[in-house]
Amino acid sequence: MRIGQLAEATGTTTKTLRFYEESGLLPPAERMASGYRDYTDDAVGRVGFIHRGQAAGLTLAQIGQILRIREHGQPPCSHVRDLLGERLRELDAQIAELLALRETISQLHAQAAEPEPDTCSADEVCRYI
Amino acid sequence: MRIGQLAEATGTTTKTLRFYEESGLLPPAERMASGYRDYTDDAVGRVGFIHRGQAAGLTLAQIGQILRIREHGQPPCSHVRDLLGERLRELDAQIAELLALRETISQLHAQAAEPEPDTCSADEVCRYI
DNA sequence: ATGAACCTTCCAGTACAGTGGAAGGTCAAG
DNA sequence: CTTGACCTTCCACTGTACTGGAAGGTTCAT
Repeated sequence: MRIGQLAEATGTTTKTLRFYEESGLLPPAERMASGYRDYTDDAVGRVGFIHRGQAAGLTLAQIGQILRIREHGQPPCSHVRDLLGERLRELDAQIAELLALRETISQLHAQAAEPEPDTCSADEVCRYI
Repeated sequence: MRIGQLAEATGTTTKTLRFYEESGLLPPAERMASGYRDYTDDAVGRVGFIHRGQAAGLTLAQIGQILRIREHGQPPCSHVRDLLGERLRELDAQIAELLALRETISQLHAQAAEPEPDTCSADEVCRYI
């Protein structure tokens, strides 16, 4: 399977696949006589795993960690568990932060909804911020 | 006031202040005979405004827009109102996305909390993702 | 034999908000 | 007079996940 076919099968681009190889997420592909990359079918699963990892909010670096553990023959389960737990805590913090920010901005926005003030003092940039 | 003093007064670094100047967020400072930047007191307020804008989740580019409108003598109020409204919509979308992601990851994590499976099929990377 | 579609490598750039460091100039204290 | 703290410019780099393009090689159909 050539790189364009793998790209189509996984819904990505050839650029991205080469980038994944360079980043160590995909093992260097075998080459045909022509020099073209020659992928086996399980590359599809591997790319699918990368996409599912991304959908779970993991970074490519974290996905690469899991993949490398797997390559060393160990089941990465407990590592995955840890990563997911960590990601969950990050998400909670991030959501809390955004909710607080939403509150702040919502108030600023409500104030700014008042009619244009005829006095906007020159020594401040904008009274709403 | 030299750049180091302004940096201290505003809780930032000289590097960042020069970067703001280069980005058009701060007007080019007057220079002393030595070539050192010489800031007036209102620079403190201006940097404060930049920081408040950032705290409101605006990008430096957006803050720069407001600042430039202000410089043209117009009150930026209605523009600020629009920006805040836009930011509010973005935030709502972002929060909704993160909550959905949290749901997904929470489920994956719960599955991964089960004891290490003794069969982890070799043709998949990790059953949890 | 020629054109299209595919592949190769390499270099560079995107957005964002800075940060790091080198090489050199200025100023006040000791 | 020298030391140290401060300032100047300029260039390059950080992290993230790609994306764009140039210059050239391969394969297949016409």
